[in-house]
Amino acid sequence: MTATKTARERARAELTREIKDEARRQLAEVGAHGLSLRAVARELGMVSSALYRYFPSRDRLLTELIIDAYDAVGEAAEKADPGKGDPRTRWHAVWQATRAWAKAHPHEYALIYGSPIPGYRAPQDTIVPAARVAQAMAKVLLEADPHEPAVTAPMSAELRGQAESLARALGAHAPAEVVTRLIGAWTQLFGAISFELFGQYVGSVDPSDAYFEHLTGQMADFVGL
Amino acid sequence: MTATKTARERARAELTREIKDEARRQLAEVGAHGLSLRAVARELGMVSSALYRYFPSRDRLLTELIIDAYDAVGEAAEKADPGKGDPRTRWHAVWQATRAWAKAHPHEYALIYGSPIPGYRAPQDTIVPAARVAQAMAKVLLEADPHEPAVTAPMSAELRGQAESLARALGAHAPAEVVTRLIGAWTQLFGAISFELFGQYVGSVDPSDAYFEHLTGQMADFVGL
DNA sequence: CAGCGTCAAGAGCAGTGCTCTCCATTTTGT
DNA sequence: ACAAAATGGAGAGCACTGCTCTTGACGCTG
Repeated sequence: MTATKTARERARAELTREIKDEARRQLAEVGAHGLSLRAVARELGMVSSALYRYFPSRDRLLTELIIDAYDAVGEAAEKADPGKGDPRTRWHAVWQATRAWAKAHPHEYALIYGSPIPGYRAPQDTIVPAARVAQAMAKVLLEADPHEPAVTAPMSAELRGQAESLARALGAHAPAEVVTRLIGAWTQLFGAISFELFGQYVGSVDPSDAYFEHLTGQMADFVGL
Repeated sequence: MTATKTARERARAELTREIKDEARRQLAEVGAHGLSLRAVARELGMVSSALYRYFPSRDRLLTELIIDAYDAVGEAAEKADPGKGDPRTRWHAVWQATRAWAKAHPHEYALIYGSPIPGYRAPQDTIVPAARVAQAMAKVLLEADPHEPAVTAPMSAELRGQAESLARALGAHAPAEVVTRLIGAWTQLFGAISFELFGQYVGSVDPSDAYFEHLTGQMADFVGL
């Protein structure tokens, strides 16, 4: 009830945090595939079974780490946006920050944008934090009232409906053409980061800094910035 | 020596194929994470240790499956291209075929375009078959002599060099601007498929057929088709 | 202070990848 | 044609995993 919890609750909260921290540390070393509950417990000086008082399963621990990772990359993107000034500069900042976070936390990135690890679950808890980067991009774009793209292909009624309901969800009424292009840019951002981190650019654009830079500008054009 | 191998060699080749087939079958059911050598051996009526006469490790088996998957999706893309006719129609066919293969073999797709599973290896054997889809796209584009994009951002010397050497590798001399846009389209294709298969589009563009259709056309514009 | 809920610990189960030894069979060289 | 060499299957076994269940101790609360 009150702000000061019982000793037990505080201990529990702290241990939960320590477990996640240690798991994150091991994740960075051995990847999601090699994350072992027993090893985490061992490192914390406890027995593996005790860990199940805090996380009912290994998958659940991973899910928590997934949510945290979405929030971390989302926060990185949001903080990078100065919030005012030249829209293209802001766009650039968001893209660079997202890529920088991914390169600094490759295993956490793989956890959220790689293949879904457990039994194909995309837990409901993840869809809100997962949208933060996209929302940061949308904020930059919509505050700059983009010009309509020169060439606009016809759009099916179904897609137009999806785009409009998505615009409503973002709390801004933007033309469907702009929304779909934003989705394209969002896809492109993570597609390029994934390709870079997962080794698909090896042999073509490697290192990828110059290309990513170029791509950032191209996609700013694409969305009408 | 001769075309007819010894009985042992034929048996070995056949068993190797059977092992891969069974592994692929299990892959489709339980995913890469759950693929078990013992289960494969069990299903084939042999003992797990015998399997190691054919594949030195689980990772090596997975690598073979990865190469096969690259070839399969590459072949799907190549076969979809009629080889002549309207370039945008050809472009469309390649994109649709690639997506269709991915949706039909989600676990195999995750194997090659998801997070690298083992210890971060991108085995050298994979980079040639990995390029087949990109090459199919390049073929369509370069045979249609695309018009230079209207707006061309300046390009760093490093990127221009990468693009030109890549054009050489493709056996065609295309302007660097076209090559970088092709890389963008290639990235976008697999970025969108990954987002769809890995659940990132849930809540925004889901189902994704209409959007993918739209995107295909947008990216055809993007590369100058 | 008694009783209830919480939690660490340990043993144990079923499963994994992988190695090693042993043996039968097949291939090969003389 | 026969012995030597290679191959490949079977089985036992190691070290590890996620997870469950029971036991006993501790802290919180009525």
